[in-house]
Amino acid sequence: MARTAGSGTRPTIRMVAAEAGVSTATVSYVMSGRRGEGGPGVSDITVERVRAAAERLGYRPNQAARAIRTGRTNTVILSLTMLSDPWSLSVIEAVQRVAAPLGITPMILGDADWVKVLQSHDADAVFVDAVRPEQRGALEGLAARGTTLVVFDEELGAEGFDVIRSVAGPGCALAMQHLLAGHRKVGCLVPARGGTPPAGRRYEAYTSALAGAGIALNEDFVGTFDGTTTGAYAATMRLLSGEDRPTALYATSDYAAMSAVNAAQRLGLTVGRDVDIIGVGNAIEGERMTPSLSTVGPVDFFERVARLLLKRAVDGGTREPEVLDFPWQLFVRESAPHRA
Amino acid sequence: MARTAGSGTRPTIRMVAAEAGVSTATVSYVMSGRRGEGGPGVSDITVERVRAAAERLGYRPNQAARAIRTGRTNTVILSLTMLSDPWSLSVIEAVQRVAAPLGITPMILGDADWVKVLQSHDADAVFVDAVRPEQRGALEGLAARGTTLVVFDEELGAEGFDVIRSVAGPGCALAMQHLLAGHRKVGCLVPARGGTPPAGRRYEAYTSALAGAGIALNEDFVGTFDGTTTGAYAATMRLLSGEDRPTALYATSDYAAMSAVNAAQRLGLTVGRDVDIIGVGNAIEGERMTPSLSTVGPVDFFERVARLLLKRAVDGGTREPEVLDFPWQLFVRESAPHRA
DNA sequence: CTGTTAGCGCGTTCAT
DNA sequence: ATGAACGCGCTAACAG
Repeated sequence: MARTAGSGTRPTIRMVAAEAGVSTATVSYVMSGRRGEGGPGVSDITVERVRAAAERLGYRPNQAARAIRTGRTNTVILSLTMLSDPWSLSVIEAVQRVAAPLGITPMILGDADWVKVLQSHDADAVFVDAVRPEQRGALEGLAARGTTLVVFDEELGAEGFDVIRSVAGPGCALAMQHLLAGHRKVGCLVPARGGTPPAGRRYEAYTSALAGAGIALNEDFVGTFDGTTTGAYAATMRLLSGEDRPTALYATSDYAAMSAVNAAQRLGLTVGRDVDIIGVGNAIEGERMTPSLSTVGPVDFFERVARLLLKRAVDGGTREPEVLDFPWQLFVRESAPHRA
Repeated sequence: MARTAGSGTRPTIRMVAAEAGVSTATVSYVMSGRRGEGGPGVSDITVERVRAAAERLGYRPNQAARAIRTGRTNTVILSLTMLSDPWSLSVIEAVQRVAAPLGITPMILGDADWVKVLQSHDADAVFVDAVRPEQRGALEGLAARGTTLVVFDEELGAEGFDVIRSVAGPGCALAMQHLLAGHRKVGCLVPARGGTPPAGRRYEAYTSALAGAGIALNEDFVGTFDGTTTGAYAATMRLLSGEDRPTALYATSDYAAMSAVNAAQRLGLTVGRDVDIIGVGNAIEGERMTPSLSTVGPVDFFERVARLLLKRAVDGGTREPEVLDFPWQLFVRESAPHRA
């Protein structure tokens, strides 16, 4: 790399010190805004001279060098394995919002092989959204060697790091109970890979709630789709176009539910009157649409995850690790109102 | 931070040196694999001892410290302003694929305020996907101070950094010419925000191509939607359900075109026979779907961008900056075949 | 109260 | 194969 002075080189603290006619220590105090509190004072006039010199040279402290000395990178890493999922985007958005005023930069790692990266690259805190079984050992190794971790997982315990837990099952049961209070013909929208029968906790909540209410499973009321919003739209069209159509729909995700609302409206049905639709996940967009989406999900999930992550980043992970449970609630809104 | 030895501390090169009974220099040579070539030789037995010691302690070189000395971070930063766009995901995917074998980690910056971040955080190369006018000055400042930049922009010149240019206009004209060779009733799918008329180069290509062919613009053939794939699906349903329907559709993006294909099939039409559909952008998925999607776009765009970025990362930006033009081509596939 | 000196903490690298 | 200097910015201890 070009280490010779001149263009193509980043200005260093020494260049600023020379330019301002002071020592590097003084520049450091000015740039980090630590004059006064504990450290030595710097006169206003010197501060101004240093600021001006830094400005002229376009100087910015080198974060890598700062990190070596202070042990803080002013960075959090978000390891997200499904970047295309709106869930990931919500995490990013919330973390950015909370991190910005703290002067902390969120960096996103879209790599399935995050273990290796985290072993070499430091951050004040790391959020991990999925742990494969073979990665568990490495995770504990990272925690033991000082990496501050916040892990999203339904099964791990707090073994040196925080665990965020958000179990869908009971919440989904709430959603079904809500629909079954006023309906007997309840359909389901569920993603399924090419021909295989639907599965997963969110779907099990559907079948077992029907069974609990003494209603036989009607396969014509189960709309499987390819996981895309367009697929959910088309599946809803099929479900609601029939003669003996369901009067309520349970969608296993809010994004499927939103597409279902669009499809129902396209068919001339008034959602919340002619047909009730409920989603799963409590995505933010559901609250803002018309009609607003009834759903189940954790409360303030992304906001609270972001705040925990940044608290850990600022603390330096000195606290005892916790298991944070996010209990799911029922949000009754316009798309599936109360039916006494 | 916990600087005292024991758990919660990362092992350092000095600990490994002590454990192996050698100097830190030797450990450094072993870990960076530089023994022999130019550097001093290290005996095989010593290499083995060092490797074992590093393994026992779980040592990984601290990339931040390494960066200070070498000026290389083994990191590239991708500044992406629209993470929800499939275009961004394609960039990420291509860069990850090219970077992995080089031992370089891509970090994603999903922040609109990337300028500040890049002023403090170093990377071997940075990809920037959008430059707002007020950011241009800062961009040149970054380049002048040694940041290796690859910028995606249609207007900027190469002023200290590489510019990737991919101008849509002429390519979209090709798409329209292709359809107009066999059709006179050509519809258009274009996103438009709440009530405002459609705009943009991709739409202008539609209107001016019609004008050039002496065909009056039929507003019933223009399907505006909200930018989502579901919206595109619904808009296509409207366009193709009418009595006097278009026989060909020009979609201003491949994602809209894919939804349009789904909708047409849902209506019982055979795409490529009953109705021709062409997209814009040359997204990879279009090639893999059935029927394969005719489209216009640059060739191997993401792959070539990734390779340029990583070449720059490895070179250290010592080459002359270039303006890379990605000319658009017509890809005639099944969804809109040739009509003699 | 103001500012400087002299280290520190990394991994790398050159002369020995 | 090594000791010591090096490249950063930070900061405890010191001098004016």
